[in-house]
Amino acid sequence: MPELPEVETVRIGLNQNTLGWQIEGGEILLPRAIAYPDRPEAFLAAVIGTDFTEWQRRGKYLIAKLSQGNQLGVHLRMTGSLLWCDRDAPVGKHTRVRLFVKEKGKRKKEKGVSQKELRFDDQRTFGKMWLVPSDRSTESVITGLQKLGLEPFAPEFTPQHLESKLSRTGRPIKTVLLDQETVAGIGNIYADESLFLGKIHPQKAANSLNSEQVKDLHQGIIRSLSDGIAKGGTTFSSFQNVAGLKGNYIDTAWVFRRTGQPCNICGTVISRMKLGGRSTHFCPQCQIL
DNA sequence: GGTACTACCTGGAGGC
DNA sequence: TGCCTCCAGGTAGTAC
Repeated sequence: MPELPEVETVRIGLNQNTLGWQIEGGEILLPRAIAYPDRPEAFLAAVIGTDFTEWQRRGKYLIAKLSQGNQLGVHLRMTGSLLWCDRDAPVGKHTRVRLFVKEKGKRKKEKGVSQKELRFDDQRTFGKMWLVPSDRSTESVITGLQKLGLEPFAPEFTPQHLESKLSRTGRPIKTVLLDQETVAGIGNIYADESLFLGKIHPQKAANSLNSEQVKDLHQGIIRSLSDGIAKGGTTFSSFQNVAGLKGNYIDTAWVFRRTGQPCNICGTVISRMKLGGRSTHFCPQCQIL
């Protein structure tokens, strides 16, 4: 379940590996993985001959700046991963898109030239890729970017900003945190972790939090996301970084997927409930309704 | 406009 | 062992 820390881990890996490599070909094994343009052939035609100049992140979206002004957008959704691998590595049954690359300025047949590949794997096929032409704005093609709230690590994301957002709705706070308009990049794992760190019950109405609770929640969001990035993200079933390695955050999770285990603070058994159609994990003693 | 619900999708777990 | 059902969850679309 790639959320902000997992996507950030992938972004760092991509910037370390792919810059200066030129796309010389590709293969689209699942056409619906390409959200734009409509025709996979048009997607490949637009990326071939360009090279990666920078990878950026916005919420859970990855955006590669390509030479010649185009951009490549990727959303991993639930089970997607971008792998930097040798071209002769066995293709898995969940491989959806392959981009063949070569070191810029080197011919394929030169001795010592590596044959690498950027591979998009996705078990549940929810992940998407977009090609943003140089004459289009990013938001007009990747429409999901239009509604994103502030980045949690942006200086503008203050407790006051969060309080302003929360005061507008009486929905449960957990549901509001999952809404990408509130703050970009939080998913089910870090929503639960942030609420635990903020000592707030997931069912509490968003507009019922006082300023002190909002401040605690703000700190909880920053801390849980920072810890997640420091540990290379969270791995349950499928997340892996560009090198194919798993993240370690889950080893230190406070509540997520710890139903029935004792709370690390008070020893009360961690509970689980459904909220907004999502599994929600919390400590009934530490988190106040 | 705000909110809740559903579809999309595949593989693992559990029940029979 | 094999079949069936349920569950997981981010986003977009739809209904109220």
